[in-house]
Amino acid sequence: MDLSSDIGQDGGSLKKGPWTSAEDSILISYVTKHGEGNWNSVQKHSGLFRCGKSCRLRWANHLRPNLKKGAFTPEEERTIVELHAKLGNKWARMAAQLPGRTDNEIKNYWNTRIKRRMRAGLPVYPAEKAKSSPTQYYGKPSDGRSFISGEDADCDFISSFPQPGDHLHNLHAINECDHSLTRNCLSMIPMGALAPSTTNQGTNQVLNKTIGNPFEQIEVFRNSHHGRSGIGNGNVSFAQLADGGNLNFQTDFNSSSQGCDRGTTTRDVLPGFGNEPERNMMLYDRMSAYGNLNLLFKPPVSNASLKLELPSCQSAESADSAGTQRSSITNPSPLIPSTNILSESESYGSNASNFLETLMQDAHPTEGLGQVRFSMDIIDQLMALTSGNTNPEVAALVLSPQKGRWGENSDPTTPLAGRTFSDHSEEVSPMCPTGNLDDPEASTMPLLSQYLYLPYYGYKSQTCPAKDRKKLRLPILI
DNA sequence: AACCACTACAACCGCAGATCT
DNA sequence: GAGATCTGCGGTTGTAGTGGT
Repeated sequence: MDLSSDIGQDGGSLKKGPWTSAEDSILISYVTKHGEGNWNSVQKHSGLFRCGKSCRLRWANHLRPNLKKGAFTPEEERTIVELHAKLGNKWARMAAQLPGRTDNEIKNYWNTRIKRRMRAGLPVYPAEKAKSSPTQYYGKPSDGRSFISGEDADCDFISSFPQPGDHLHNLHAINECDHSLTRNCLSMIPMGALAPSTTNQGTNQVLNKTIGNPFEQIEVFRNSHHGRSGIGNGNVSFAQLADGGNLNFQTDFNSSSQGCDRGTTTRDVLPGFGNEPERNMMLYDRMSAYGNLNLLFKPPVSNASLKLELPSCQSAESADSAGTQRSSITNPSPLIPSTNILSESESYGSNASNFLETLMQDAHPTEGLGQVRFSMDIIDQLMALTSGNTNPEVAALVLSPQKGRWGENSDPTTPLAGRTFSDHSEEVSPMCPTGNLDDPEASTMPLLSQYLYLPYYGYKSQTCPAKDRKKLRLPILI
């Protein structure tokens, strides 16, 4: 105990550290007499040498009536898991649904639980949560926003990734509340990109055979003040701005799904990934670190969503005659030396797993950023490239499939124009047909079912009229 | 008994939104 | 309307307790 922090011994400054029973008694007495609130006056009038914040915290977490002490019951644990899946790290909101429990308690429980499960190589969410049928996510959401129910909104959506033999999987999750989903999904992108692909024709080749179109695009929508309008109507896209070049990332769903223990599907496809604590740890770390995006990004109020379209069935265009995926990795950024952009063969070679890391490190040579920062930082750079967004807001990440190679058979500036809809034109989801996430009505409008919309954290919001937003698009190869 | 690693929990800090003056 | 203050939230840190060696 730091004696200097004891009451009165440090010249009248406020005490820190553990509370004594005497202090508790004073605080209880004061609150009983004056009620909660006006915490700063507690210190002034009660004789406590504690700041108002400390008093409030002590009262809220330990002294107030009806607090439930002791370990969480199994029922409470289940509730926490479900709430976390639904709300993300919204401890206060979770606490509101757990009578007698405090946000701090829940937060501590969750953090220790995650650590424990990580150490054990277990998924953060119970495995039984990840065995639902993907089809449960289809259909019109009851609230007009989300396809994923709270109960199922954790890793279940990941379990819905393409299954062997599936023709097309379309997921929709439009729910600004499902932040944990967002983080997980976002984490999946670089995780997958960073996943080892043992050979040029390794992982992805297998996936091509079993899952489908390996090509996807990521589209990043951000605010701008340059009078750009919505998707597909001539927005300046990242690819456009980068001298027509494209940045293609390689990823695979197998590794992505590992992070959430999607079950046996991809393990069956790719044996050997099934039970690797270290690998899972790495993935969890990344996922967890993605959670820190909370600090940097907040969910846009209305139109932020991430649109992720899963690969449809593989087309002949997605691989060459040798079965090797073709990609075009073109350096879009003057900040990223072209020489550091892996060549196509490199991207599928043993270095593929480090592609994004390399890219990111090159982009941030002095910051030593972890790969988990990739998304945002790269986006920031890309936005800088796209000329001068003073108040960018990441509104959405969009994954969408391409039958052909990005930039070859599609128009990178118009995601809808370049998209192959014909195969699934009958699969019309009730939401957002335009794909224009900036459209305030988009969330209530139908969209093509190839998309998976997920919420995304916008930049510390400098709100920008939808009409002024423009998009960035990062094609990603799956 | 001493040391260490780990866990669980309490408390603090910085930030941001709300409210007050 | 602007600045000050209050309040709440979420992330982080510090520490006591526990178990293993």
